[in-house]
Amino acid sequence: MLDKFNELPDWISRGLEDLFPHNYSEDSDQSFIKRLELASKEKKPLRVKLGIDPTGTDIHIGHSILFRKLRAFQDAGHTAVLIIGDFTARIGDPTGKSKTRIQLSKDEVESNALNYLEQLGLGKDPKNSLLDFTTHGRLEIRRNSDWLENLNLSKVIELLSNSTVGQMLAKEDFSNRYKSGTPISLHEFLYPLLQGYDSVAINSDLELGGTDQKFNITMGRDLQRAFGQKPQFGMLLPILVGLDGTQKMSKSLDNFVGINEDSLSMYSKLEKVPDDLVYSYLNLLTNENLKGLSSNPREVQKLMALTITSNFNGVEAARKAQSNSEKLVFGTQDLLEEIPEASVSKVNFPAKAFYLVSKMGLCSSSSDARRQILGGGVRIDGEKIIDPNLQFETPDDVIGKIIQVGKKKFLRVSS
RNA sequence: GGGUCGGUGCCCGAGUGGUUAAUGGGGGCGGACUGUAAAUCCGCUGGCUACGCCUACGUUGGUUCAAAUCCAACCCGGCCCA
Repeated sequence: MLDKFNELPDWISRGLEDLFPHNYSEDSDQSFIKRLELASKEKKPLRVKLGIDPTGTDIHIGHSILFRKLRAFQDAGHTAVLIIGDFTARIGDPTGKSKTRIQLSKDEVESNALNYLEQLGLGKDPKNSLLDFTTHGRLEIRRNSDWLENLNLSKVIELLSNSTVGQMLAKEDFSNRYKSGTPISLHEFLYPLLQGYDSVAINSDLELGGTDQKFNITMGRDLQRAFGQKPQFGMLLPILVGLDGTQKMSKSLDNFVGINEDSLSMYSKLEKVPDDLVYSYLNLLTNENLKGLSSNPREVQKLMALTITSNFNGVEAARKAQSNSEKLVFGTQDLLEEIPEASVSKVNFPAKAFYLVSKMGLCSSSSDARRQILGGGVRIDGEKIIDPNLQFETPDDVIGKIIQVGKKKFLRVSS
């Protein structure tokens, strides 16, 4: 991608957006390649920090860019230090936020954290998971409440003295909010300092983060220096653009692909990302060779969707998803190899069509179902239905049939 | 703490006593088209097994036959002052 990372091995430089400091000197504090050499000479693996704030419950493929890189370091013999920001999650990272984040309770944070770890591969074979949880010495999981919970005020003041209001306001997110008059709570200023202090607490050699993390990672360097440690390197990876093609992928914008989505839903989302995203998805989320790709954009798009889907769900499931997706689009869903089934047990009969469709979970409300039917978006066994009040007297009238809303949502009714 | 302006449906934003789930835009969803898409065109966009019934314009009360629109208190935010 960028020539300036040429001297780095491909597993490091692929998809890399920035690495700092990045000099060509012989100094292992300035040149990452020298630092790597030193590590292997001393047989002392690097401590590679990646922090996650357990705020949501689902990891999406945008996050996976960072984990893939972290995994690459694990596979090269280094130690991944995964920091669960169970304390900082309760403050909320102001990065990229246009408003103050809602603070979470301790219990919410804890259950989110567990959920994250499972999605990352806790208890799974490393071959099929994002991170290697099993190989000895390759993973350390730390919770930052361990050292942040009991920070006393004098320590906090010491931390605060490392930064200035000017620095904080220079940070893009804060300055935007400040200029536009959106409130900034004082505690949000603490976030970058606490994240930086994490680096001190775990003695980090390298921190991974999205490009929006430059400020926070730099803060870690400053603090490590202040506490007499070797400052860490910072490695920035791009923020994945979401399915809408413009904004960053995020759950709240609903433009994401979750890593534990079923293969069909993952594939069908990916196969229709805007054309100009396809290359970056391939670059950041797969190991495909980017040279010699087909000149047909649709073919490349399918390759991308197939490859990513198989990364998370296995090759076979991905193939099946691809063929199913094609059948769906051409309206031949009755040829599908697998159709999700859903029980009518929650439905009370006699049932009108709109009620049935809503109760089966295909629409968000019965009013919505009514609208979808009126709008011509609902089919039963391939037949378009037009009357929302069409009545089914008994479960037997619908069991075994395929109900479809739009092109993507469908299921077979079971008892 | 004082002054002042403001809080409307997913978001932005009209409306300022009286058919009305509340103009318009964005987004989203559905339909047509297509390389699945994108662009374009059309429809929909509070809830409820519904030709009716609920709940909605920061919160709570009040004035009215009638309020998102008037009044009061409270909560939250911007700006200015301290």
